[in-house]
Amino acid sequence: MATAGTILHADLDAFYASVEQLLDPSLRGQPIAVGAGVVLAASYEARAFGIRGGMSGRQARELCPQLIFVGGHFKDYQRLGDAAIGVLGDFTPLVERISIDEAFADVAGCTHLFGTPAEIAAAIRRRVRTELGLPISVGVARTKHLAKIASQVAKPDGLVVVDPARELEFLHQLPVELMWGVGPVTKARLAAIGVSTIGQLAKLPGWSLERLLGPAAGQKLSELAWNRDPRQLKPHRRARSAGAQSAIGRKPAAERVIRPTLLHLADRVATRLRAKSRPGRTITVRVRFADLSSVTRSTTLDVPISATMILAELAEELVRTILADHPDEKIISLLAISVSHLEEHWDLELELPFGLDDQARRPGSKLGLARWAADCAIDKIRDRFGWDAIGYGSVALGFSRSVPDAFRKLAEKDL
DNA sequence: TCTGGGGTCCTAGGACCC
DNA sequence: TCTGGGGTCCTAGGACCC
Repeated sequence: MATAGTILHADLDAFYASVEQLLDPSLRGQPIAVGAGVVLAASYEARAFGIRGGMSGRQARELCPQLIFVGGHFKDYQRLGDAAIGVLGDFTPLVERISIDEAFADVAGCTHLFGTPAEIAAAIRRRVRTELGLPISVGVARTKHLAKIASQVAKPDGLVVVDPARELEFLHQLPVELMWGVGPVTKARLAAIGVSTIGQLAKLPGWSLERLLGPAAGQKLSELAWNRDPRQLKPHRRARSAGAQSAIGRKPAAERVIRPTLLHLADRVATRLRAKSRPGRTITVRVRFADLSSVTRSTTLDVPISATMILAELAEELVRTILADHPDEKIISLLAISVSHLEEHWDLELELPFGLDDQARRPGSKLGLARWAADCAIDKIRDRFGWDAIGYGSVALGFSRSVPDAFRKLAEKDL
């Protein structure tokens, strides 16, 4: 008998929608969508009508007129997501959390305590159901990729254990889009050469896959199709970038729109960087125009930064270069800031000299010292009284934000 | 009927160095 | 002076994931 797989992939089903149905029993069995202008999550009853995440509210209503939109209980999402992943942690410390509602676990070291991987998976599902009231699907296999696919196959509210002796049999019958890394574009490219299942993909010669998808993607997909997945669990992965964006509808590409929006975005990003002492060297901005096409500009500094005003000013310069390069674009629909090349550990006071250099470079700007002191003061006030107690006019933005800040926080990775 | 927000990784070209 | 090759970093864009 082959060695049993010990990798679990656990994934809460239709997570936000399930939480809403848990909190309000009258919503159970109903097609519901979390969100308003856009569908952030849809219950399985809603999915039966073809409703998917990311869909506009109007489009969703057309597909399902009786669809119920519900507001977000963000605190409960965070609490219940943490609690569910915490159940995995009761079995093994080897847990890699992927998002608020999804994680891998390796139970190789705890089977003598809790039974076979399949028994552990069943116990996890039972506990999440009885203690939290939520459905969770689990896949069990020898590799991360196969465990992840197994949990997708198990949905909704199921358990799939892949027998190591029948891995390829299981894998090769499935459609290519279940593979990690195959999205709409790759699926279409494969379909164009008559490939729709993982088995068909596996039989392609390596060179043809690499020619179709590029060397890295081609090789990776080939490995995954033969279930040669070398990835290990990484319990504590550090983030490589941090960013924020805001869809602003259709607004003129004018300073009165751009400046306050960038200041708000810079405030969100820089505060997170300072909280974890992880300033970054590369600043990237993105501008999306009226037709939804977008352009990015980035700059890499010699010294990492995390000061709100410095980030905001650098971002504004980059946005100005974009607009100068696209003089015909008068309307913008989204602005984004991202900071990468993050330092591992950094004494934030070392940032001070950069502020002063910056001052010398641009005479009109405020003194670096004053900015640093202002950031410190704001961070402290927020620590005591909460985010909205003070800030760079985030509440004074002249237009409503499409998504509440509380929801954004759910998607943020730990820095 | 134009689609929210936070991320990761890859590619291709160019600059620069040895 | 011309030519070649390898390595690293940066930039812009794109595909994909949750």
